[in-house]
Amino acid sequence: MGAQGLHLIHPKDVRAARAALCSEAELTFLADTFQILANPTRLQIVCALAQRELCVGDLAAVVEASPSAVSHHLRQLRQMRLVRHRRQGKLTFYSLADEHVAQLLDLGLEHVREELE
Amino acid sequence: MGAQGLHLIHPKDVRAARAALCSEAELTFLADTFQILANPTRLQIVCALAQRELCVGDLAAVVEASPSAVSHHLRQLRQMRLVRHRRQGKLTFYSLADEHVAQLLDLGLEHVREELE
DNA sequence: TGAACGTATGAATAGCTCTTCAGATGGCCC
DNA sequence: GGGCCATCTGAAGAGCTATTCATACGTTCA
Repeated sequence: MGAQGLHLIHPKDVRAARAALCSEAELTFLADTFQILANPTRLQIVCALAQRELCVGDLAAVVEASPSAVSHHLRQLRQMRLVRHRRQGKLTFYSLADEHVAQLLDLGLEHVREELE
Repeated sequence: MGAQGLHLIHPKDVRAARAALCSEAELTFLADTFQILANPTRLQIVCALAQRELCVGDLAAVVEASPSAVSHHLRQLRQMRLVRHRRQGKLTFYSLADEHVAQLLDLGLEHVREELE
C-alpha cells in the first residue's frame, strides 16, 4: 500500500501529523457512520425523528418512500446505533438513539446553509 | 415515489413531521457532504489537516496512500468546500476550509468513542 | 530549453449501494 | 384457528464509488 517514509517533503510535519491520527477502528466506524448519513432519504428520516418518535408506516408517508425502503434504511440506522426502536402491538416506533445524532444533523445543516447562502 | 397521504396511521404526527423537514437542496448537499466524509482515507486526511496545513506529498505519506489517490480524495474534499488549497511553487498546501469541518470530525469521534466503549 | 519533480486528471475495472419485488414473520381481532 | 395488518428480510439488477495506471500539466533549476 503506502509510501510510508519515502519521499517526505517535510518529515517533521509528517511525523507530527501521524501522531494525531485516529485508530483504525475509530476511523472505520466513523466512516461507516457518515456513510449511513450520506443518503437524502435517511437524512429525512433522522430529521423527522429529531422532532418526535414515529412508526414505520408514518415515516414512510413523511419521507414519501415505500415502507420496505424505509425499513431497509431503518435497519442501517439501527445497526449504526443512530436510532432506537420499541414495539407496541404491531407497530414499531423509532426515535433517535442519542443527542449526538441530532447534533451531527444540526452541525451539518449549519455548514450546508452557509455554503448554499 | 411515495405513498403520500395514503395509509397514514397517525395523520397528525405525519403532518407535523413533514413541516420540520429540510429543503431538497439542503438534503442533497448535506448527504453529499457526509458522503465525502464516509471514507477512512479521507477522514485521515481531514484528521491530519485539523492539526496543520500539509502538502500533497506529505499527506500521502501521513495516510499511507499513493499521491494519486490522495489527489483524487482532495479533489472531492475541495468540491464540497471542506478544504482550501494554496500553491507555493510546485507544492500545493491543503488545510481545512472552516471550523465546521473539524467540529463534524470531533462530534463524530465523540459518538464513535462512546459506541466502541 | 530541457530535465526533474509535485500535482492533477482521465479512463477502466472491481466492489459496493439503493431500490424493488416477493415473500416471511409476528401480533391483533374476529 | 384464520385473516389481516405492520414490519422485516433476501435476492437481483441498475447505478455509483474507489483504486490503479498512464499521462498531462506547471513550476523550478541547471
